[in-house]
Amino acid sequence: MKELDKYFTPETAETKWYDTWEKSGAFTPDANSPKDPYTIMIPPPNITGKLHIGHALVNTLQDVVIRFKRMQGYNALWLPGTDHASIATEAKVVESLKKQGLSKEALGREGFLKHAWAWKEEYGGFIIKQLRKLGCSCDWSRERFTLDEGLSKAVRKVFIDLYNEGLIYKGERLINWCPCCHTSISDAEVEYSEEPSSLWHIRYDAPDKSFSLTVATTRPETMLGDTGVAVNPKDERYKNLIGKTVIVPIVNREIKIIADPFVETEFGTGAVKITPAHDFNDFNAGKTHNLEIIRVITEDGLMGDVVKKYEGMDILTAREQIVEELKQLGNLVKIEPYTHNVGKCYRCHHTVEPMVSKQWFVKMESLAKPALEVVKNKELTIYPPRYEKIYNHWLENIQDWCISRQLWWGHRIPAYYCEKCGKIYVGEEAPKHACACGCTTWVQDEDTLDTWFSSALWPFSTLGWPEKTKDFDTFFPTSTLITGNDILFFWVIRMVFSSLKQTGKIPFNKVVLHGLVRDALGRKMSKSLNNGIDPLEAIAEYGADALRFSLVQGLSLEVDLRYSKDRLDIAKAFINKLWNSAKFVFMALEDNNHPKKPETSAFAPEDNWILGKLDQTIAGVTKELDTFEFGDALQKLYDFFWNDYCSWYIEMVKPRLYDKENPSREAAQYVLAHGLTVILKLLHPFLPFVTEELYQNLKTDENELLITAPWPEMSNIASAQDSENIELLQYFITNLRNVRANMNIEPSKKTSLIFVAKEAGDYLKSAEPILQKLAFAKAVEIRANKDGIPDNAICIEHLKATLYIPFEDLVDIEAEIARLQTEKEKYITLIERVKAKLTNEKFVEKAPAATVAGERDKLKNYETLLSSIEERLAKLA
RNA sequence: GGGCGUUUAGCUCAGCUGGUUAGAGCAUCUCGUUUACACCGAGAGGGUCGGGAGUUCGAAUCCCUCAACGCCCACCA
Repeated sequence: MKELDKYFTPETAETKWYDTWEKSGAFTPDANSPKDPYTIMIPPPNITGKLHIGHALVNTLQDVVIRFKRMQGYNALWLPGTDHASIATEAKVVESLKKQGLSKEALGREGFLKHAWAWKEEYGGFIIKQLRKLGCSCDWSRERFTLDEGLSKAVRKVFIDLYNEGLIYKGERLINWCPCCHTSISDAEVEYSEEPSSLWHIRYDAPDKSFSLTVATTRPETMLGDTGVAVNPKDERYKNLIGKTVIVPIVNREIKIIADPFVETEFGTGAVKITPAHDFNDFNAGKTHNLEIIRVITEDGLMGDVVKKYEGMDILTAREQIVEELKQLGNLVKIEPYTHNVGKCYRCHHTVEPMVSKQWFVKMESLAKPALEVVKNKELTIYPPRYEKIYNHWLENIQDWCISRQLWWGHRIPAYYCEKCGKIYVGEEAPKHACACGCTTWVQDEDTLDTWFSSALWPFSTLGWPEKTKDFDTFFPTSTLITGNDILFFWVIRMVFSSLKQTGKIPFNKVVLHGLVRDALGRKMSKSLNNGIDPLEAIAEYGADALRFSLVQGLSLEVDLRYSKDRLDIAKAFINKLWNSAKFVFMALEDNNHPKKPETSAFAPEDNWILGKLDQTIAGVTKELDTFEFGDALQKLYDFFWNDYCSWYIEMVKPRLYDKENPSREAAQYVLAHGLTVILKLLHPFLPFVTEELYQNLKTDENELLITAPWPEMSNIASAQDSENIELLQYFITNLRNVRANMNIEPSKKTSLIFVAKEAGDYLKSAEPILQKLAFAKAVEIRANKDGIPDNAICIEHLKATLYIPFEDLVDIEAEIARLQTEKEKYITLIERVKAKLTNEKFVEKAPAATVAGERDKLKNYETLLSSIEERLAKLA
């Protein structure tokens, strides 16, 4: 067995093992394998992205699960890939063109797309390379990109089928327009933020000035497009005005006063100006009341040509000038400060303009129902479960989905228009036939589809659907989707209804949603705050294992993760501890590389004890991982490894190891090696590199890799008697150390230990070598009673035994009295508490009998210990 | 406006269906170069479990209410 270096060096292990794993085929499952499949589809990162800490988290979690399942013997597939990210990529490409003095318009569609593909080739693989550094065991042979031919074909098929079924339609509706990205976006892509603004009160006069009416608005500039004023039909103030007309100042348009119940009488003046072209409520009201739609804002987010002098002006300037003009006209009644919610584009954060526009939509109602059903009937499970409510609420209130984008980078809509009459044809390619009007020229729709339209098909389009493929048969539906809770609406829900519609099946059995990674103060990590942690720097400095550990330790899916660099230090310390414990084990095995499992009778109590703890750990970690309690799984491993295995077991077993003649030495070697093997296996999903590196020194089969080694099974060797004895031993050792530390007794001062014990005596005597090592013992003596023990011995009480430590002249009597006094008070308090319960008749009457009996036992035990302490005190005094 | 979540030691979090002397890691302090590890070991201090009220023999745990923080949805112009 080779001797390990002083420290683990991540860099060399990382490249070595990643290459070995990949070459071994461990990442690449065979679709023909008889093993049960376990499939995870990566949430495809954008090609524009660089790996950030959030990616590091979500991909670590996926890797933990896929490695766990692979070791459990599943035919594990983690399919990787990237998303073309239409808006983000197009913006990046436009930006890079600008630097070269080029523009989208000048290049034209084809020229632009050439540049975009070139950009993708150059930068699109960044994240994928970075995932390898993290240790992600993805099947790179199945890597996909949302604009691949196969996936694009799936997109076209879905579009065409939904269109033919009437579930996709084109219509003029009010949509969210981002003037910066220069495209429509869906409702889900708008984020609202509160901003201080004003509420302007503007007076609209009757044509003959016989009356007037004041409206309140947050958007005075849209008045140029007003085609009505609405009041609540029940509003007494305005009842007699309904049906009459007023004049819009500046444009001098005569508009009708209409009654609509959506108007809140309490808000503002109770009268609302109606701009159907630029407001969702107004659009609806305009429809009901047949109002004209006048667009006043252009696609560039500037004022249109309704009023010449404002044409081309940006909105805020126009707002100021229009307010000024109203003031001069005498129509401005007042300005109130007001906070209102402004919609922003989730990509570029530019203010979104509601705008009437002709776009393609997916009809949601019939698609939403089955998606609600599968969660309700538990076919699809969401972790943590509280997200079910959010999922349901969103689907129950869903609006039609605007899917067309005025972009070039993406899946072009497979719709064609007759050049002459505009008739729509939807199909794989332009029709060969003439239009009914006789024209033979068909022009394809200029727009592309929402990126999320293609990602919605990701779980099946990546497996070759709509073709009938072996991969699809084997790996679909997928097992678990792990992603951030921020894309529940964008992506998760859309995959569910798309999959149900297209394949008739759920896309995955389980969805695991995690929170956001925040900084130590709970703030979002952002460029402007410069509080981000670059995962690649973390890997360079601490290693991929440490980064992974730091992300999973203490992780709870319920809340956002507060992340700071100390997590990396803790991770590093843990890995170092693991490394060193292995170093110790290898040394201990030097002359016996692969100790055989001994007869059960050869195991010492501490062996059985640690094997029992090991079983609990195997069961616990497996259970936690199966329910995606990643933080708890790692915590259980941490505690077992550091406390039970290192601090207790290794220390207890040292005397046996150092004594080459000891008949139970081989048993100790076996348990040590077996324990470490199991620890490495359980830790492997979290810390793949260091565990693989160490496992290579322990494995018995030369060709075996930890990545594909079987998940550990319980040994069921534990015995209750041994566990009790070890716990008793630990009790005395801990208390003894405590006493000595408080009395400042040097470690070199060894003492005799005298136990007055009945049944436990045999065991305590047999533990003499351990007590010498861990309890500063010269010798251990067992007596049947306390006769002859010096009065000034220190005494540690336990119900099963009492430990006396004759310190001779070392003992500080005062200190010992003080200690016993504290002990005495502790037991007095405990006794009072228990007595209070037991003298409460209602407690005795109503509490379960076992609880009452338990309290009675406690009382008896406390009293025994107390009287013994009192006796000692009396002697010392 | 509606909904959800969080609030336990200085910090990060465990404490599941009510009965434990309320736990862990980090940080702090004391002691220690014991042949795996000072990225270590041993030990200590530190919490009336956000406030209030309630149910119960018994509440960190259940109900109500309030507060702070965070998130989501709605959009009253």
